Amino acid sequence: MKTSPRHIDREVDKPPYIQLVQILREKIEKGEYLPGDRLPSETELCKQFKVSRMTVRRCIQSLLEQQLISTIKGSGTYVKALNIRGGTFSMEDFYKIFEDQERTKVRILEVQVIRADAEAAKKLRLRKGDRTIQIRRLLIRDGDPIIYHQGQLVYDPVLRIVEAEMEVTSLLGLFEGKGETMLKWGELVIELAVLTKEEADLLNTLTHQPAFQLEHIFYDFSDRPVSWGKFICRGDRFRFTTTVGITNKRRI
Amino acid sequence: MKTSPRHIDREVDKPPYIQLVQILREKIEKGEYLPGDRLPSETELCKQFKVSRMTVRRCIQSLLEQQLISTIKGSGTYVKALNIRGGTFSMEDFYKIFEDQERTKVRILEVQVIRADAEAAKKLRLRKGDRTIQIRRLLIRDGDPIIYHQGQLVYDPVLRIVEAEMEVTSLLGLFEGKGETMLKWGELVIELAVLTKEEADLLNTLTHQPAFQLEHIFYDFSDRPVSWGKFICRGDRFRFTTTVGITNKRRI
DNA sequence: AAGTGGTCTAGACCACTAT
DNA sequence: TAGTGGTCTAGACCACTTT
Repeated sequence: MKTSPRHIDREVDKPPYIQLVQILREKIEKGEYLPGDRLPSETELCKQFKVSRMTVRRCIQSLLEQQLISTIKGSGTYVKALNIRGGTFSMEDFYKIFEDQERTKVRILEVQVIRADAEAAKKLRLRKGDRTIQIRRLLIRDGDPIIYHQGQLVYDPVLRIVEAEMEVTSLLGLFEGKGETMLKWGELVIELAVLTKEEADLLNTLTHQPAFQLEHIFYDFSDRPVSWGKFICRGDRFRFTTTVGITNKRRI
Repeated sequence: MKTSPRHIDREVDKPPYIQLVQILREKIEKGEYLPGDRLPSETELCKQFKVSRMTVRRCIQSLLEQQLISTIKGSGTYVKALNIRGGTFSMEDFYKIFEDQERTKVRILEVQVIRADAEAAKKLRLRKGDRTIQIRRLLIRDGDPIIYHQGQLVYDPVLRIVEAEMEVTSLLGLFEGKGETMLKWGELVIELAVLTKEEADLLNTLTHQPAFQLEHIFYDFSDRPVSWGKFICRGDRFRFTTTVGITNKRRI
């Protein structure tokens, strides 16, 4: 393991505060500072590395975001101990399936106007029997169906065209986050489910197999729900991973 | 809906940069700035709100962390569109089960020294047949067993005592992240599984029921694996939730 | 009382984007 | 070329913790 640099190099094309982050990170990774230890104070770091207070504070800010340290006002800056709670599972894992469009195809099974049942009415804040647009589709990966998606949109002459088009075409709009959208926010819930016969048939597997069920509701800028649905994902094709504590991988 | 304040109040006991965050946040929430829109430049904001550049930049930094905006050097600061990829599911949801110790009990089923099989040897980087300490326990919520945990620790005279004690006592050490720990980092994987007969019996439910399986490996400061195991969680008792886009809830 | 992190100011230079 | 965000400096005052 090579020794860490002990000073800031102002010739190199890398901001001093980032160099400082790397220096301190490395010391923490190597165990030079252990969990619970106090780091040098900000004024000390200023002197040691010959940088201004703001530069030190930006470095500290970065380490805070990486969950490597915590600060106590009036006391000091301390190295954090590992804790599982900090772990987060990203939708990124889920998104990877959609990433290369070569291998992933979307097959539309059905688009139709249907009346909201009790559940749909509640989720979309409609009255039972109100019209909705239902979309059912299948995501196929290398020829295997792995996700079944069923979505319902409020039937609103104004919203319909944009919304429906965005959702129908490729599903990618929801993941990209580029350009304009009329959706303001959404709620996602991951639960476990067992496949119904219909779902199992569509996904080319057996009834009662376990599956991830990702339910989603999206709201517009009036905070009205406009879209509700669920992704049913074959359990044997998905996993969520994360790392906690002091790793060489960057997080956040 | 009440109108947002249009200026910084220096009398009130709230830092100007936080006030500025709230002002801009509210404008974005209300749709005054829509996804894709450019916010006023930093110098404009300085003039408008009579604060220094650093104060404005700290506000911008906060909005960036909240994933509400993105910046393009030389161009401007823009409101982000909703995208699912930003969504993260926190272990916090999982942790809640452990939170109030009144309702949650840990029952140790077994602690014993066993020889590593092929899988354990691989995960813990031991040789097959090396000694490990196995711990099996049950988490009981309001009288119902809901999580079965099985863990294996490397049998190391130096590590043993601390490690075993920490893990055995309450499991809470892993979640708290307070004080010192000899664990540097860990990997967590959530997958789906169906209950084996043994697991189903322990969890007081039926074979072939679906379950969340949370596998974990923890490493010490020499990056050697010291602990490996899995939590088997009754699928009907767990869910992970998150929100994406522009919400009134704070994230990160 | 001394030291710590939290906040703020008023400047400055740079690389980049838009026109 | 003018405007933008990214970086940095050298000060300052505050509330808080530690001794």
